[in-house]
Amino acid sequence: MMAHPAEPARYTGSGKLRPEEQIYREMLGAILDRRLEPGMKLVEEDLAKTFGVSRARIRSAFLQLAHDKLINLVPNRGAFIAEPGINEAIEVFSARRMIEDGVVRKVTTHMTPDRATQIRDHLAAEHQAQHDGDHRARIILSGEFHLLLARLAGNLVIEEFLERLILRSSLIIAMYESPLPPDCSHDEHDALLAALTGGDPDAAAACMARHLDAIRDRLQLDHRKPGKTDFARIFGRHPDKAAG
Amino acid sequence: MMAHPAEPARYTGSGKLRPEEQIYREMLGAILDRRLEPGMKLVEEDLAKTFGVSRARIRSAFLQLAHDKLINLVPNRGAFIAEPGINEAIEVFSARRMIEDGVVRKVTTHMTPDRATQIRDHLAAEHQAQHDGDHRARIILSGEFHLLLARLAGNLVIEEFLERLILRSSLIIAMYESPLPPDCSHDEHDALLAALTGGDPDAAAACMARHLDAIRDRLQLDHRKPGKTDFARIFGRHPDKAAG
DNA sequence: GCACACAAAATTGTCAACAATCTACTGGCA
DNA sequence: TGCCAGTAGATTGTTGACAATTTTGTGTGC
Repeated sequence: MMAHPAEPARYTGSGKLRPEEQIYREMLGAILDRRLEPGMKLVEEDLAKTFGVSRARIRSAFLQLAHDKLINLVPNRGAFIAEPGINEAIEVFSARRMIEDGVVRKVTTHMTPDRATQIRDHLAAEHQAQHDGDHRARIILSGEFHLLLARLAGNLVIEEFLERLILRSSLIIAMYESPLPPDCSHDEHDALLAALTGGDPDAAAACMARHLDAIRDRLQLDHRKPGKTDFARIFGRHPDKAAG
Repeated sequence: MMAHPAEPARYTGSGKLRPEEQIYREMLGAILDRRLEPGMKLVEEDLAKTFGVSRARIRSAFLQLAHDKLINLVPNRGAFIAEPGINEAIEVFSARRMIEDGVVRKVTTHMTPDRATQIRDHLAAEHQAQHDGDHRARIILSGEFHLLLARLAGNLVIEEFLERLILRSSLIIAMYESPLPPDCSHDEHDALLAALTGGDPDAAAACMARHLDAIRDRLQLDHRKPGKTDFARIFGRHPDKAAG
């Protein structure tokens, strides 16, 4: 009769627990890798056959992805990979600035040797990926750096929100990144570590603000990468304002 | 062949568009009014019969509520009204401090006469509710005040997140509010208006921080209101550490 | 009397068929 | 030819029945 909330059993392991979680992750990876391109339609039955599951499972995964704003669910029309516009991109990074400002302040004022080590270990992994030329790992680790800080801030609410925001950022970056990314993110992360352990919250917050602005400014928000199905851009025409 | 994202058709009107949205709102209201008490189990079929819809609809509403952290979805066990603990309460208000700090700064620096009027109009409604002794309207309007500020900050990402956070806050307040709430929230909102139009972002941010801390401190986090089904508290015993 | 195993009931999870909707195509008409 | 209505196909939305699981109830042995 008493409610036992218990934990929602969210095994994040790569194992085969919860098929729909597995599907969610596969699709997530495909979207962030641009194997599924922005605007592309996702047909339920095709995916169901591909993954060997029922349509209901696909639908459930859609709900999660839509919740993360990685796909658009249009009633009676279906699911489409999200196409965040310039405005949305700016708002996402603006939101991150607001939130991560508070995060770095908290982390800075509550820094401990153990936490500093955690950050340093993570940076080492980032450098390794950079050295190996592993582009995908670099992007993932780069996002997880920010997530680590949120975790260190000790606020689960913020952590969960930032996790979603980072996914959205990843899609935006995938859409708008410049062809030859200098991607000095790891350098900026180094600078952040210095600021975080420096003990000055204002300085750390400023450093994070600069970092996020830098990521945003490295984007080419007026030149989104054309996808294979993006005929409008491929042929240099816009379907709306088309003219001989 | 091209995707038309379109809008997700979120009619917020009280009409009968989208039955599951209607059900979501009904349950939401019941939870925040404590007609559905924290810890209470929600049986799908009972609700389905009550609302005259299929179980699937109820299930869909559950998903939204779980997403807002207003209910817990436990696999194979069912749905339970959330029981945010002390820790969670603190984290929610801490998160709001971080976010609304940025919000009020942005609103302050971009204040216009029109926006000030919008805020003033809202405060008038709050005072009216206070005068009428309409407790429910006061709580709702009090939350919407913060949401208005988020909207004025012009960031949809933040706005949506804060909306959910305010719902969570409402549940927490319903659980832990002191029996005789002085609830001078509207006075504090008056002070906020002054700070927001004062042009000093730091002052406005400090004012908001004080306000949120005050809300939190008015809670009796060590004395949650017992529900009808909360036997542990009713009988002054804890099921875990039970002893003759 | 208590603990355990077993059975019955209640509840949630899943799926596959059917209905509703949208898209693409065909053919007729001006 | 170009436009529009009507139709066939493809896709999404919904439901009800069935399977799996948990909870409750019962009885037996110690």
